[in-house]
Amino acid sequence: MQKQDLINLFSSNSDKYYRVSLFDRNGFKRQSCTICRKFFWSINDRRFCPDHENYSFIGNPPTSKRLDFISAWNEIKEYFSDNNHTIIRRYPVVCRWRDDLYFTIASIVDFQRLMRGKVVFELPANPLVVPQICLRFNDIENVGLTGRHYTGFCMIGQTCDADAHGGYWKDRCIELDYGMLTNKLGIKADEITFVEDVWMGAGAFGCSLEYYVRGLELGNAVFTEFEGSEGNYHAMSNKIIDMGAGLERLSWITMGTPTSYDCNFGNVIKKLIESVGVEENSEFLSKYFGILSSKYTDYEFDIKSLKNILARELKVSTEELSKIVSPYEAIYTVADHTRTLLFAISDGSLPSNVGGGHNLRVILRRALSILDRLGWNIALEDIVDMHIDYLKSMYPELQEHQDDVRTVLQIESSRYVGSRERMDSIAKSLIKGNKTITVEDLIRMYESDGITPDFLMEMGTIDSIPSAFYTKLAELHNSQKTVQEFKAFELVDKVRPTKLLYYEDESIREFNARILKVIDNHYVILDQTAFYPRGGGQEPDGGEIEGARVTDVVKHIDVVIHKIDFPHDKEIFVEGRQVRAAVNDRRRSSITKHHSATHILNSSARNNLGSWVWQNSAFKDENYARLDITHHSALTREEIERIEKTANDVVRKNLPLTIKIYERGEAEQKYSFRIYQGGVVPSSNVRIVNIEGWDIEACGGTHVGKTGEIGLIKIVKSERIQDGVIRLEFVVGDSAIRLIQTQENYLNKIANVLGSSKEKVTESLEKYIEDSDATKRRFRALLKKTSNIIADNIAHNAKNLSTGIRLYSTQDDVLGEEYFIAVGERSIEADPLLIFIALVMNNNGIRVIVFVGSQAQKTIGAGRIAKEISAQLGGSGGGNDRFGQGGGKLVDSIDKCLKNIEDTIINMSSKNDKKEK
RNA sequence: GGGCUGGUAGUUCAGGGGUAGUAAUGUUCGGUUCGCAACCGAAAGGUCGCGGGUUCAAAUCCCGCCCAGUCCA
Repeated sequence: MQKQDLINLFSSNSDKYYRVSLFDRNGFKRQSCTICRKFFWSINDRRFCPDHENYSFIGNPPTSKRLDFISAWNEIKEYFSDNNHTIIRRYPVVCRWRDDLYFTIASIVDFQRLMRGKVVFELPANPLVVPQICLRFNDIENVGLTGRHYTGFCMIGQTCDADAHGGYWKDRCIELDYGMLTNKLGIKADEITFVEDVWMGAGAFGCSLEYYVRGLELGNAVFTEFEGSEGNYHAMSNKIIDMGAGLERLSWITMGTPTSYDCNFGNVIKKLIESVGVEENSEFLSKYFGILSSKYTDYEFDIKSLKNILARELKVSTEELSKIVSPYEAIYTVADHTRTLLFAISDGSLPSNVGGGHNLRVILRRALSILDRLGWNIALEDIVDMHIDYLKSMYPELQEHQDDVRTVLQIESSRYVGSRERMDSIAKSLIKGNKTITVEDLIRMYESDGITPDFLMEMGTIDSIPSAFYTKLAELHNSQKTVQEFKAFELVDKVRPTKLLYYEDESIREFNARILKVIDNHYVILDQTAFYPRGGGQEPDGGEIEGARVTDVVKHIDVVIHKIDFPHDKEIFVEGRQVRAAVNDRRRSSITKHHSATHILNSSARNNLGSWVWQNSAFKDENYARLDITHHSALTREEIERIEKTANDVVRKNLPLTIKIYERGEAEQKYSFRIYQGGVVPSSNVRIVNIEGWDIEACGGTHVGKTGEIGLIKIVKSERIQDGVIRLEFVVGDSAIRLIQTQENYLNKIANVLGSSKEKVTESLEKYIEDSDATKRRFRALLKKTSNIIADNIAHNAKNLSTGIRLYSTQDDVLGEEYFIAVGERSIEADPLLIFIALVMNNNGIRVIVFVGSQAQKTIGAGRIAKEISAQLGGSGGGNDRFGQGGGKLVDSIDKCLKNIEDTIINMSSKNDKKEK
């Protein structure tokens, strides 16, 4: 279904869909834009819809009040509160309750829950208003430049379930919004225009009225009332009003500042201007941004070419324009990016190179590089402090996480410096290498080092970006396929839901049940089961059904399927029969301990590391479990020990665990979104597992009654599995004891080998390595000092051959290659007529080392000798005239080879007819 | 989860089957100097990330792992 089709549908019956009572009462007339044909409602006659209107409020606001961000909110809060709306606190900007979104992108997202791909609305109050901070990263380039784009902004969400108690529909909604604009902000009625529009998404749609003042869209009231698709839709049983108004815009319209940034960051902009010493020129800026915003709404131009046009209109050169405007753009951008980072990090997200974290890293590095480029020495965390100072009355929770946000920003900033240095050095070495840079080079640099062609342009390494770069990059990424998971068990759909005994009483191990279905002789479905199926990272139970081993248990929507081992008695596994089943108690109880321990560890990690720690994923098996947590750096030994200690303190305190089912919205309000450690809960009831006084999570798994039952938690390993995620592997209870015993055995063995004791094993090992190093050093020094003498001796003892050259050959199984290479080298210096040959034994066979003196080289080359002798030993070798080496494995041939060596040399030298070379 | 790149002297890096580099910088010693910087000379400093495999021979080639960085989902 196309958006335009919907608009046509609703607009063709505008009396039904758009004509609200306020329009008639206050004399709003329906008109059509002479340019784009859009329908809109206003009191005055207008030729164009607001899309084609200039931002004439800049420098001349149409309101009786001047309201900054905070005071605008206070007015609105009061207004809706007076009109029977519940004011609720903002939801996290990190969207924990939807796994299709990283961030909260609109106020309505707060109340949307996905259930089997379908959106359902759940409102904690009705009607309500929320000052929801929303993050959007889709047009970062425009932020700071256009005067109104943000990566993070506050959407005032006025939300209402029309068909529930306290609900209202279009008439009342528009009346309220109109009242807010006129009474609270002091905007005159004839300044307001309502534009007919539609909204669709997630299988639902409805008409909407956008309201504008002087060309600026202030809000959009969406009336979601249909479900389905074009030609096949029906009215929803609970219609939803979703009015979203940008708080930054409401403030802006009352202030009329050159940009909306000027009036929405408190004194942050002013402080930044002062601290970097930028010249103020608000008259020029007002003009510039006034024209810019009116032109930019067309989206015909990119911002760069638009600037050229603006320079002409303002009668300055492009350079002059840029000189005045760009420091402001920089300040605006940095102010926006730091505020977004503040909210995102406060709410537990971390900059990284994966997923949503990537967006945060991008804006963080963007802010840093802007400050860098302009030579402004301000730390991001200090700007964040300014934001908190301004925002704390409206969002007091920001102060709680102030230190954590500072920590994260400091770490990330220093990471940026490191990354930047590396990029610089790579770019410089490219310039130095003076090599032509191919598209492949560019791709490789981008993919493996994150060096963008833009950066290389900036550095002057390349002149232009070849268009092939983008096409090749696209090809590269398109060729990656997403593998579709195969889903079996279509037949299961018709089976009625399994009664889950493990939720009724976790202690049930033996039970009777009736077989509802047997599939492929392998899969058994019962009317009820105590077998816990794989889910939420918890591995399935084992056990037996009528003697047949249960190897796997899975849950398909609400049916539990047991996989049983072949062979089994086919007579027994027939549909309708009663069977006796038993869950393996040892396995279940061990998995259960691992699961409860996971909750304890998760909180322990958060308490010891910082509020950014969340469970990323988890896995609990019989003999082992792992917990992946979000954290910015690899863990030190000390941190691991602290986490382990705190966790075991909790075990020893023997805290009770209670499990209670809550209605989802109630649980969220009562315990906050921290409960979603294990991810999204796909049902309207959540099972809250509460380790009293320690940890509260939504969880469907099995748990111990008291933490003491876990016995012991031992972290086995921690590793960084990806940027921003640390994996903790651990064992509990008996498994932990077994692990410690095994390790103790290893330690004993090592101590034994070293002839030392467990207590002194590291000391002994260190000493051993030190000794071995010293021996090596001594050997080398000795060799250096004595090789001359040895060489003289060798030269003296060499045998004169009839050909006029002299031969020294030897065999060794003690001194090693290094000795003979050093000595051989010196020997041929001492005697240029010498041929030096050593056959050195090592574990694998014989190594052949040959040196030939400068005079002797005229007759024969070392490489050839090495090759020949090696051949006699069953191997091969080579080298140059002076030095050759090789070897073979025929140890038994050494004596023969050595005996023949003189003949071999004489033979070779007589055959030397300069055939080679 | 799937790629890609890298790991060699305290540091930055070169090399890329055949004796580890007169590399840069730092360290130590000596010379020069009133002293410092600078300069000159010399020396020390290495399990070539770890473990297998191929080979007569692996830092080098192949496989697995670890660490770091980076791109994509």
